[in-house]
Amino acid sequence: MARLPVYLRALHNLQELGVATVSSEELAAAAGVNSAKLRKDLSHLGSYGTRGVGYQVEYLVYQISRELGLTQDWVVAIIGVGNLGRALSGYGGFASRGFRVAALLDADAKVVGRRISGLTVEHIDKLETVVKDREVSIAVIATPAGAAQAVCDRLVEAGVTSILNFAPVVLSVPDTVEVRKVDLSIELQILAFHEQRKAGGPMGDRLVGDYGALRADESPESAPYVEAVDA
Amino acid sequence: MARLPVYLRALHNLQELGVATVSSEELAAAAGVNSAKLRKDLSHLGSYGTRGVGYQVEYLVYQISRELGLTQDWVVAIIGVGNLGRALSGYGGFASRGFRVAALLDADAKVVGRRISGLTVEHIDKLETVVKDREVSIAVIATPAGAAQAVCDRLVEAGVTSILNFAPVVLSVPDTVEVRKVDLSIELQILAFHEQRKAGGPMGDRLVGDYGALRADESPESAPYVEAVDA
DNA sequence: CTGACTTTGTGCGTGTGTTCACAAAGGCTT
DNA sequence: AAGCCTTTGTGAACACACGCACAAAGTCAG
Repeated sequence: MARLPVYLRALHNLQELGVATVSSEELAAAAGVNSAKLRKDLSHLGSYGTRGVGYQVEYLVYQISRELGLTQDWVVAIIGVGNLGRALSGYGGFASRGFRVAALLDADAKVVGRRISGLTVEHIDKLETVVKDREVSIAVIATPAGAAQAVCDRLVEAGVTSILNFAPVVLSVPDTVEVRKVDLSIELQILAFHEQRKAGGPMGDRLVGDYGALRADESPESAPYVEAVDA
Repeated sequence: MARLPVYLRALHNLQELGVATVSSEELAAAAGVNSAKLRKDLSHLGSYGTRGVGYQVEYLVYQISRELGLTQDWVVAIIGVGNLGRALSGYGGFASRGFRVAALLDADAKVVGRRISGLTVEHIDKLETVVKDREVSIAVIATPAGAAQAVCDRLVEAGVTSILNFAPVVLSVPDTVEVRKVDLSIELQILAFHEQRKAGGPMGDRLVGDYGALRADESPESAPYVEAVDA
């Protein structure tokens, strides 16, 4: 379940506030979900609350952490040290949750050798060696779109089975490999969609800008598609 | 529909390759979805293909762009100029799709006044002025978690109705406001979950680490929850 | 002009996720 | 010890998204 991490975060917050016990209603509110859904998720996971009281915060934190595999450390490699890669390498939310960034790789000779967030950037040629020697299990792809699939293939070949992809391409992988995708411009486009809806749908009239002529083969000058994750 | 941007990207790629016509089968493969789903999405959107031939790429690009509101420009403000905010401000994928970053705001006096990606960082105090004067419609929150809700409230108050939130908190907003959330550590946690599954479930035995003692009120030392989007 | 072939658009069965609502279960007060 | 009150866990209705499979529609060759 993709909601477990959200519950966990809410529980951690409660823990900091010194709360020992929480009802499904309260926790659901903090996590922004329906309370019945939360209870079902939690029961589905095997944890038990106490009727009439609620859930013990410590206990739940432990259970969810274990379910998510956060009781062990995961070794992460970041491929592509552009703006995004650098931001990720310095992101505090990783280390604090059991994710250890063990390598930064890049193809650009100008950044190889630089130290970033306590790590030295290594050349992409060493990908296979690094993955195997340091037992990398999760890789983060933060390369330009053009390089992503090739990098992905090498990662898979080297034995990586979980990939977090920031490049704006659909990666193809064997189905033994799990890929999650984060696409910043897609998020904005979805927002733009809703924003436009509020302003009265796609210009109200479906025929605005009558596109009939185009179907008869007069191509409009379309802005070329610029592919770039980061500089 | 959240898949439209993906289709659009695939179509742009085809356009660059000089492809004029595409079948639902091909486009679906490029977008990584089922062809029936793609056809249903497209029909639901009102666009028409030609039976026996497929879809005209130019036409579809135009239709989807219009549906998503990409035929107009959207003004974006980025709040919080840490590592992540800087990476976002330099992200090429925004400008190329009609998103214009018009302001960078931060509370830290040390970064206010610096020029980043062609923009001067302004103080968060000017939030209301900036939003109104430059007609910001979409805001990106890249602040530390602690500041996010306060910033969000001010944005909503100033009239912003679409927010992209990178801070690891559940923002509460009136339901006239659309919020999308991108949480990097949650993505990794989901990967870790699947990774662990492959390795044989949560340590196989549900009783490993027997937590019974804890229910009798002996708190284990739990790692404090560190909140930090970026440095 | 006719017929064979290709591809769209969609009706329908299926499965999954969400929510309501309530009985069972435990604590707390008197 | 008994009953009231709170809260969990879950059965059942609902909604929705998915994908198959096919008829309708259009192209193209002869």
